[in-house]
Amino acid sequence: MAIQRPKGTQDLLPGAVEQWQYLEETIRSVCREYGYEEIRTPIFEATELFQRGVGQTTDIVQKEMYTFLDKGDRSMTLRPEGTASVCRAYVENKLHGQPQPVKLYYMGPMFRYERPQSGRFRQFHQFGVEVLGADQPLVDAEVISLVWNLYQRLGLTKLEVHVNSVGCPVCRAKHREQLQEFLALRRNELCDDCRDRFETNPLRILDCKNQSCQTITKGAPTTLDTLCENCKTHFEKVQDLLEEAGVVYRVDSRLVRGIDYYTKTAFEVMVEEIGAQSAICGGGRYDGLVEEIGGPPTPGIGFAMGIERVLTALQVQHKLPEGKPRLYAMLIALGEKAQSKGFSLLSALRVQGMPVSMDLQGRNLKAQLKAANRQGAHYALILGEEELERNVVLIRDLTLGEQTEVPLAEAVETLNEKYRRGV
RNA sequence: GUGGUUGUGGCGAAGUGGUUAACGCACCGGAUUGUGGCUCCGGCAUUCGUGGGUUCAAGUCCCAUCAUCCACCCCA
Repeated sequence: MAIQRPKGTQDLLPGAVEQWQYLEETIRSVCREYGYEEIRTPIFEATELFQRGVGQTTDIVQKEMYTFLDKGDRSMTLRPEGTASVCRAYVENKLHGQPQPVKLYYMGPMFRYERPQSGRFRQFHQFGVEVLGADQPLVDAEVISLVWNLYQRLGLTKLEVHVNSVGCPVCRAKHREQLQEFLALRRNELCDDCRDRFETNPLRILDCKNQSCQTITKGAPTTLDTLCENCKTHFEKVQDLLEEAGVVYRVDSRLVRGIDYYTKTAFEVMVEEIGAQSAICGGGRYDGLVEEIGGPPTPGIGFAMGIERVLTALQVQHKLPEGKPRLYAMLIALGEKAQSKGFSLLSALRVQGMPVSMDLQGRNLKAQLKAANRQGAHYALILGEEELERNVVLIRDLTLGEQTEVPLAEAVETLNEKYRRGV
């Protein structure tokens, strides 16, 4: 049996790649406009980075990492997300010595050992942004507005931006306590999953999809109820600024993020229509993370966006540009001599920046014309024995079905002139 | 990790126990010697994910296995 690609991975064939490039280019230009610079970190890191950064108790660390021992017996892990690496790089390269804040973005593959489903892969791709070294609400708002504007630029509609504050470690502990207290009496009525969550992550019970759990949690204290003064004013300011920026959002006090490092602002963007995994972007503030992985106390905020999910959203909303690159001209050479002569004509045209091609299999005239037509070539340049003898080439306009004869020596100039005029 | 779905040529898709496995698209070739897009003609699965089993007979039934897709969980 032939070898197949690993479960949960994809081959991106021509046709799909153009769509990726379009998305990537749009992302890059928005980042440029916001003053963010790209960072590229290794695709694998010391396992400990993620254990400490993402959090020992998270599903990601407990059951989803691609971890292996290298030949020197070091435990390595294929990165499951990007934030920990960026923070590590910030510390390791002493970026705290540069003017703060440092505004970075990254794009690339991430790896998580999960059961694939729609919108979920084992190798998937994220675009993410991280701002290190500033704790002002203005930063939170800028980051969210970047996401918003990117989606506007792409033409996405029916977006839901959810914003919440999970507070600092102090308010969070307080909330957890109050929530457990609230739920304690009706603990046995919760669904199986939620009974587990009661201990591990009671916050998650708040956004359980189970109908009965939802009624039980009605009136439960939310993270917003227990915010300290500082966190509260921070969150209010963020909201004011989002209004300023024209971001359409909704406060969702039940929004919970699944990674340990989040503090204060948390947000998520969802689109229906792309299946159960509807979050196309998730992020928030993580003021304790840099210190957690051994750096100086440094506030940070960022988000990650699933490229595959954004692409399917664009697909279902028909917002992807049409676009296979078209050939300008196809050289049709008949016979070996014509092939060599034509080959040199081709390179002369390519130097001018024209997308041109030729048959590489020595097929007959008819087959070559057919191929030229299929590839959407505007012109066919016919060069056979007869033309060769007379030192000319036929320029056939495939849309009009007309052809003219020009001296070989003038072919480049003639075509270049047409190409510049866009005909 | 749990539950369900599907698995026939490059793609889409008939076929629900009985001789040589429809059809469409794509692809390749041809319709007077060197002119495409339309049309016509021809070619293109010794084989039905894989391995077993039942049967006189299996793509069609049974078991196993692999893969796929979807959902839960979790996340982007």
